[in-house]
Amino acid sequence: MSSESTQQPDFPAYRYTAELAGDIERHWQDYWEKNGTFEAPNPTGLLADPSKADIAQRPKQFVLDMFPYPSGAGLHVGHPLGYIGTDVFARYKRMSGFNVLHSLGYDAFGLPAEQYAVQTGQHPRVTTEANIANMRRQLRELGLGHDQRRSIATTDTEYYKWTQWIFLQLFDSWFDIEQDKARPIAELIAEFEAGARLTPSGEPYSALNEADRRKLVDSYRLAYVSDAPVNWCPGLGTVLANEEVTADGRSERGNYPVFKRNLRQWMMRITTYADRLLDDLELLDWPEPIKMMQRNWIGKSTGARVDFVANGETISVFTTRPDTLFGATYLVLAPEHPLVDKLIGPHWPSHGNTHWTKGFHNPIDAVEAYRAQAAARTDEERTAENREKTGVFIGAYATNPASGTHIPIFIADYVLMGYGTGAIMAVPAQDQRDWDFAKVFDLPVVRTVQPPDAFDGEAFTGDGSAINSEFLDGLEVAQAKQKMIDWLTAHNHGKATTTYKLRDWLFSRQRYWGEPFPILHDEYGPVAVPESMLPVELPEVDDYSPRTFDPDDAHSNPEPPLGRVQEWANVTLDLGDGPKQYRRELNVMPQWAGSCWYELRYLDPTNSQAFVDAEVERYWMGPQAPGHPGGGELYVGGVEHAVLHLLYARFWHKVLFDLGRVSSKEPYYRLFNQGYIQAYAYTDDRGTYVNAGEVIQEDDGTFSYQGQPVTQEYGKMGKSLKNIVTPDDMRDQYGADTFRVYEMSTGPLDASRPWETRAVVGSQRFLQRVWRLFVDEHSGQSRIVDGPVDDETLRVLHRTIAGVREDFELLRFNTAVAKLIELTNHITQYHSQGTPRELARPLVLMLAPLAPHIAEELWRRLGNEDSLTYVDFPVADPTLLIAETIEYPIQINGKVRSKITVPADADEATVQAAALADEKIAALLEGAAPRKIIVVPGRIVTLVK
RNA sequence: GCCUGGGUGGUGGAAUGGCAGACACAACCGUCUUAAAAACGGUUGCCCUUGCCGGGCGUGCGGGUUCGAGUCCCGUCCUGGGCACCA
Repeated sequence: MSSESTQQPDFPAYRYTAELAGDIERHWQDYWEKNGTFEAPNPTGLLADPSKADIAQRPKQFVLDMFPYPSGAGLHVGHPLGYIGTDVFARYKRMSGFNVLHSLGYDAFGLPAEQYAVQTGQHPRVTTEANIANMRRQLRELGLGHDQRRSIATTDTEYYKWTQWIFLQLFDSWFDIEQDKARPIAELIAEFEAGARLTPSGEPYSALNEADRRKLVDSYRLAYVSDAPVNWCPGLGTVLANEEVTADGRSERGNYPVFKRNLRQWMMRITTYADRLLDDLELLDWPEPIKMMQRNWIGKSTGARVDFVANGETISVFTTRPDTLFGATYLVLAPEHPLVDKLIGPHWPSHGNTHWTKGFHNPIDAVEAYRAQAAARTDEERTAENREKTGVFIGAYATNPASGTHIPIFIADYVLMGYGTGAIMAVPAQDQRDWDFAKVFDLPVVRTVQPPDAFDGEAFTGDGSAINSEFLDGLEVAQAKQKMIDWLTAHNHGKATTTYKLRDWLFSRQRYWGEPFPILHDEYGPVAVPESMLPVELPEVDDYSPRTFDPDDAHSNPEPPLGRVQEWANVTLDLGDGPKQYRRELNVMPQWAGSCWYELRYLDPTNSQAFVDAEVERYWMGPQAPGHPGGGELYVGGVEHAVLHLLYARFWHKVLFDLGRVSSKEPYYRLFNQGYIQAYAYTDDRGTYVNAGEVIQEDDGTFSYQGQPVTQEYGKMGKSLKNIVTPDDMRDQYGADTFRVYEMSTGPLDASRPWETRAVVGSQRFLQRVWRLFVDEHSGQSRIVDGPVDDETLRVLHRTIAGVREDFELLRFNTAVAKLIELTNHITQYHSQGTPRELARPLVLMLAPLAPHIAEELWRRLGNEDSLTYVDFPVADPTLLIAETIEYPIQINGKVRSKITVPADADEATVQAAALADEKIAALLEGAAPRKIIVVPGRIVTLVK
C-alpha cells in the first residue's frame, strides 16, 4: 500500500497515504503527550494547573466511557466504537468553551488473569499490567484525547485502598428508614445507648453483653455477613451471584452444577435503597428501555399482606389484589416453606379428594415425595412454558379471614420461596396460574370481579365491579383494594405492604485476584481495619486457585486462596485496646466493587488524603441546577450493563451522598447505549471457520474461499471465528484518522452494524480530498489562497457549520461526516484553482474532532503555531443560513408535477400566484381553479384538483 | 407469555407530517494511460417507454387519520435485546 509511492515514479509524492498519515499521527500523538494537551485542570489540588487557569474557569463537561477490562487478546475494531464517539464529542466540547474531563482507566481485577495465573503460575499482576500497556498503546494510536494522569486501574494499590475505604463506609453505616438515608453506625449506637432507640427484644442496650451488642449492631450494617442461601459451585470452588447462574442451574462460566447452600457471605443491603433507586430514575437522562429494565429488576409491587390462620399458625401471604380475597379458595405454599412441616396433617381428611392425595397414604409421604420431585427438576423444567401445574394437598385447612370459609392448603413449585412471603392466596377467578391449578385439582372458582358480558376467557384480570364480596360489592378494583386494606388493618388480619424483586447483593468471592476486605474477625464477629492501616494489600501466594471440588459434591465448603497464607491470615494487632489476635477476612470483593466508583477517582486520582476532594467532586459532578441530581454529562457504553453495574454504582454513590461524601445524588446523568460492530464469518463444507479476510463474493452472490464455496454467518468478532480485524491493521492500511472517520460514518452511534474493511477506502478518499484542498500532491506546496469566496459556497459553508454543530451535540456523527464530505466536494468543484483561507479554516476546525491528526497538521500549514484543541468551533452566520431563493415543488393531489423558484422573502400570495402561473401546472389544471391551495412556507405548494 | 428496540435500493445508512433513498461502499461507463493502478467525472430503487419527452409502482403486510404518511393511529407478520409461574 504505502510502498507504492516509492515504486511508482509518477505517484504523487505528497499524497495523503497511510504512510504519510502514520507520520503525521505519530508526530501529533507525541505533541499532545508532551504538551499535556488533554490534561483537564481541577479547581484545586494536585491537578490544578495555574497555566490553564482560563480553562479551569470554563463550565465543565465530564465525558465517560464504560470501564473496560484489559483483555489479553487486545482490541478489535469493534471495541473502540464508543471510545471514538466520546472522543469526538469531548473534542467538540473542548472547542465549544468547556473544560472537558475525558479519561479511561482499567477494570483490571477479574477472572481471566487469575485463571491464566492458575495455569501458568505467572502472577496475575504481571499479565494484567502487560495487557493494560498494550491497550494503552492501541488507544493512544487512535488519537484518543484522554487525560492520562487520570487513567487509573482498579488493581493499583493506591486505588483499591480507597475501594476498601468505601467498603468501610458501608460497613460503618446503617439505613435509617425514618430519614430514608444511610447514617454512621456510631449514631445508631448512640441512640441505643441513650435509650432513644429500643432494641428489638426490648431489653436495654446497656443490659446486653458484648456479644449481643455486636450482633445487634452488625445486623444493621449496610455491609453485613449473612448465612443466606447462596449458589455454591464446587467445580469452580466459588460462590456465584444469581446473575452468574444460568436458567438451568449451572455456572455461566464452565457450565458446572450449582447448588443452593447456606454459607456465610458478605452482603450489601441494596434493598434499603430500592425506592430511591427507582424514584431517582425520573431525574436521569437515560434511554427509556434502560430505565424500564432497572424498574423491572427492582420489581416494586404494592399490595397487602394477608394473614390466614391454620391450626393456630399464621400463614402470611402477599397479594397485589387484596380486593379479591373473597375469591381466595385455597392457599399455596412454596415446597420449601418452613410452615409446611408444622401444618402438615397426619392423615388425609375423610372427605379427601383423590386428585389431591395422589395415591399416597398420608400427607407426610405425599409432601416428601413432592419435595423430592421438585428438587430433582432443573429450574428450566420448573419454569417451562405452559407446564401442567403440579402440587400436593398437605392435609390441612386455613380460614379465609374475610369469608370465614375453610380452604385447603397445597404446596406447589409455581410458588417461589424467594419472592413475597413464599405463600399465596389463590384466586382462580382472577389469576390465570391459579385458574390452571384449580382446574387440575378440581378446586372451586368464585368470581369476585364482574367480567364484561362478552368475556369468554378463564381468569379475568381486568377492571370491573366487585361481586360476591359482601362489603366490597359494587366497588371498582382500585377502591375495593383500598377498602379491603383498611378492613384488614382494622381487624388485624393484615396491612398494606410493598415487596421488591431486588435482593441484597452478594459481595464476596472465593478468589485471589480481587480487593481484600479490610476486615478482621475476633471472637464476636467482623471488625473494621482502621483507616490508618489501609490498604490491606494482597499477599503473595504460591497457588492462585480456590480449592475446587468434585463438581457434584454439594456438601463441600469454599476455601479461598488467601486462606493458604497462614501468616497473613492470622495477625496480632493493636486496634486501640491492646494487642489482640485476629483472623483476616479471606474472601475478596467481586469485580463490581472497583467499577462502582471509578468515575469519582478519575476526578482526583492523585489525592492521598481522600478518595476525592469535596470541591473537586462538586465541580465535576455536582448538581447543575436545583432538582438536578448531578453526575457526568455523558456516559457511553453497551446495553449489557443496563442493570447490574449501573444499579450497583448508583447504590454506592447514594450511600456516599447520604454520608455527605459527594454532592451528587447520581453518578451518570446522561446515559447513551452504543451499538456493536459485528462481522461476517465463513465456514467451509466441513464447518471449519476460514480466514474471513480472504473470502471472495462471487457474481451470483455466493461466497468462496480459495475457490471452494463457503457459508456466511453474522455475529461477533472472535479469534476462533477467524474474522478479527484490529485497529492496528486499520492504522497500517489506512491510518488512524481514516479509521476514526469510517467508524463514525457507518451509522448512528447507537446502531449495531457490520464491519466491512473494503468500505474503509471511502473515508480515506474523503480525507485525501481534504488534503488536496490544502496541499498540492505533486509539489507539496500550499494550495491556500486569500481570494474571495463565491456567495453560494459561503452559504453551503454556513449551512454545514450549523448542521455539524447540531449533529455533534446529538452524537449523530454519521450525518456530520456526510455534511463535511458535501462541503469538501463543493469546494473541490467550485474552487479548483486554490482553496480560499476563509473556507479552509472552518473546514479544518470542523474536521478536527473526527480526524484530529490531519486537522492539526493542516491547521499548522495554515500558519498556526499551537494545537487547535482549544480553538473555538466555527459559528454559523444566521444571515447566510437563509437562501436567497427557494425552490418549491408543486403537488397536485399529492404528486409532484412541477417546480418553481421564487425569492426567499416572497409571501404566500406570491408563491401561490407563481405556482398557478407555471406552465405545466396550468396545463394540468385545464383552466379550472383548484379546490384547495396549501402553501407551506419554505417547503411545498399543494393543489387539490 | 410479558417488557423493549428495529424492518427503507445489491450493502451501511439519510429524511422538524411536506420532493423517499443525503453521504458512502459495491457495480457499470467514461477521461487520463502503451496498458493497468491511482485520481477525477458520469450512471445506478423497480417496472413501462426509451431517440427524446414521459408515465406507473415503491419505506415488512392490511386498514385508518390527513391536502399530504417512512414518520401519527389501529391491527398483523418477521426480527434483535431483556425478563420470566413475581402472587
